[in-house]
Formats: sequence, C-alpha cells, structure tokens
Amino acid sequence: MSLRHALLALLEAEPMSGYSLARFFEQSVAYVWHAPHSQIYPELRRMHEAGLISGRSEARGTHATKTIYTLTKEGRAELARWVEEVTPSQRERDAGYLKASYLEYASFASARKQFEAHRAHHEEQRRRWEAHVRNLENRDTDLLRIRLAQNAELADAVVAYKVHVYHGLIDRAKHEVRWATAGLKLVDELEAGFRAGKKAAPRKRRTG
Amino acid sequence: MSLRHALLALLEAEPMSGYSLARFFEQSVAYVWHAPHSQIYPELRRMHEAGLISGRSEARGTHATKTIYTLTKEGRAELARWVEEVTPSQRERDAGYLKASYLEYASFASARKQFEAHRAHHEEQRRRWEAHVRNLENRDTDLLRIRLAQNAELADAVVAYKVHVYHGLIDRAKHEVRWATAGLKLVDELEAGFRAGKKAAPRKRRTG
DNA sequence: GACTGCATGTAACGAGTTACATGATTGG
DNA sequence: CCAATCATGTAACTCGTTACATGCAGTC
Repeated sequence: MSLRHALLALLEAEPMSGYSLARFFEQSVAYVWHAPHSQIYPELRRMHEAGLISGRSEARGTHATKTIYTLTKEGRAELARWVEEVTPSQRERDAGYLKASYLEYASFASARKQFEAHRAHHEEQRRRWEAHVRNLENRDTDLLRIRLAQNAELADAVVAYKVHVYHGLIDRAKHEVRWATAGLKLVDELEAGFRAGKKAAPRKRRTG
Repeated sequence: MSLRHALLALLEAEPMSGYSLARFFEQSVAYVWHAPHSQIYPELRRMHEAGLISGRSEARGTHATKTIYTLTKEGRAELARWVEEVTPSQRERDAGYLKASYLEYASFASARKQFEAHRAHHEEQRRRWEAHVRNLENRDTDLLRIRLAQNAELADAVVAYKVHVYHGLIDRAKHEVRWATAGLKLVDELEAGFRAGKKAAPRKRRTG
C-alpha cells in the first residue's frame, strides 16, 4: 500500500487538506509514485476510518469548509512500521521492454518511432528530476523547509536520502536513453542487413 | 493491455493449451512482464470471446480434454496493430525508491537491510537475465527454435530485439546494484555523522 | 494407494484509470 | 460577470493479487 504510506509521510510534515495534500503530492512523491486525486480522496477517507488520521473542519472562504487531516498516534506508528519493514520487490512488469522484445513484428519505421519515444520520455524525466534534485540540494522546496524547521537533527538524512533517490532515478533515465539510442542503431543494422539479404537472395526463404 | 498482447505473441509461434501457454510464458515473457496463471486463464476466455483466438478440444489422457488455442486472423491483426502503435510510457511508480526517500524515519540498521535486499534482488535478476540472454544468443530456447524454423528471414531480428531487451535489463540491474551499494555507503556516513554530532553536542536540537 | 506434477479454473479483494460532476472563490 | 482555478468528490471499469478448489495421470 504505497499510496497510503506516501500520504502518511506527507502528513507527518504538516497537517493539511486533501487538496493541498494532492498538490504537495504532485510536487514531490509523484516523481516516484504517481497517483491522481481521484485515488487520493477515497484513500484519505479509508485512512480516516482506519484511525490513521483525524480530520477537523476549517472555514474556506465565507460559505464553504475544508477538512484538515492530522496524523494520529496510530498513523505515526504505521508510518514507522512501514519504513522499518523490508518490502518484497515488485514483480517485473515493463510494457516498453515487453513490446521491444517483439519488434520483429513491426516495421522498421515503427520500431524507430518506439525507441525515439522511449528516449524522449526519459530525457524529459531526467530533466525534471535534475531540476528537482537541485531544489532538494539547495533545500529549497516548500515541504523540505517545513520538515527541516521541525527537525534540525535529521536534516542531513532527510535531504541525503531524497537526493540519493533522485540521483538513482537520473542515472536510470540516462541508462534508458542509452538503451533507446542503441535500439535505434540496432534498427539501422537490421534494416541494412534486410536490404542486403533481399538483394543478394531475393527469395531465400526456407524452412529446413 | 500488455498481458493480452504477450499471449498473442506466444500463440503466434504455435497453437497451444492454456497450461503450456502459462509454462512458456513463465520461461520467456515473465522475465519482463509477470503474470500468474490465475490471470492467464480468464484472459484467454476473454480473448476467445473477442474472436482473437479460436479453441479446439483435444484429448488429454483417456478421460480428460484440453483446449488448444490458435490465433485467428483478427488476433494476428491485433498483434500487428499493437507492435506498430507507440504506447505512452507508464507513469512512475516505484515502491522501493518511494520508501528510500523516507528512510530518515527508519533506523540505520533497517535502512541497511533495505538496501541489502534491493541489491540482492537485482543481483539475482541479473543472473537470471544473463543466463537467459546466453540461451537467446545460442538460439537455444524452445520457443525460439519454433519461431526460427518458421521464419528464417526474420531470424536475426527475432533474436536481436530480444537480446537488446535483455541487455537493457541487465544494465538496469547493474545500475540498481550500484545504487543500493551507494545507499549502504550513505547510511554509514549518516550514522558516522549522527554519532559525531551526538558526542560533540548531545542536545543540539533547535527549531530556529 | 499415496504422492507429485499436470491442468484448469473461481472468488474475493485491492489497486489504478478515466471520465464525469459540482460548486466556491478570486482576480480581472 | 466571467474565467480560471480551488476544492472535493463519485462511478464504472480494468487490472492484478492471493487464496482456494478440483481432478487426472504417471510412478514408486
């Protein structure tokens, strides 16, 4: 239940409403674990039912109200339990690599497009993460300021683990870019081989 | 719908029963896309209803029967459509990295255990993929033999794309091992800093 | 005749996606 | 007063996990 624990971790920094939670989520954990608001609201309700968070109503403008959620003792304990526990690794499930292993069914043009899209995606991710890690290193994100103000003792660890994570993601993105680039080269080679084979032996098909 | 297309790709090589499909799946695509048999059987039923595969009964022993599934024209077309199409990348969702970014809540001992487990997992994955890629390079897997016998013209591409995928996975696993190793070093440094800080200024807590 | 592996499923639940829906506030 | 954006959800659906269930076939 990663979503639940990500939310607990955010609320540990500061009590907030569902909406600001969703906004902070988008600016921090979503870089590692994406979740839309349609998943966050019901999860908050379930966490409330489970006693992990408590909610209090607060005025919003003149007519409306919003609920501010706060970690309970149980919520704090659950967060602690989760970080202590070793979670078994996720099973492999990579749609891009899966399709790449069957690209022999695709045209060369389409195979190229796939590798190009893969490369573009990971270049973009890399840029995003690099920008984010700079903010972390400068201790210049809203959440970080709140957390560091509260806990000067842990400040180094708070920043260091996150920086380590983002460096890991950046390296991974670089790897994906290299992989996609090598894939493009492979397509070129296969196409060259295919053309050469066709010219040399136009009907070399045999099933022996 | 990656599962569906992975199954189509397997059936393209040879008609088979749900069980042998599940076995071949486990020995090939599962390295990239895991799925248990409890997901495969119902998906086959749905694919049959959708007209992508056809089934014929065959004797199994003296009393029982099994269903052998074959790709239909529609199934073949759907497979072709899928490989041609550029699938948007999956949203980021990595439970290990998520937890790693909140390891400041964990004990140093537990943080170490997590990185060690991460490293062990990816070392094991790497070994599995390396063994598999050797078989691919030697063209020595059951499925490959079937597919290469059918289509000598595409043989190079069939092997080359898969080898490219597994090399990518192996490099990625190496990256994860390096990342976890660096994580262990980081824990050591943080712990050393923590001890030093404690000795030098046993109650340096401040919230300014 | 008991055990192991082959073979095929169902059921209940939890997680995630996409689309829809509604109303309040704030700034121009 | 109109648009943007704040704010909070629901609904329907698909996908994936875990556990349970059943019976045949070959072999020791």
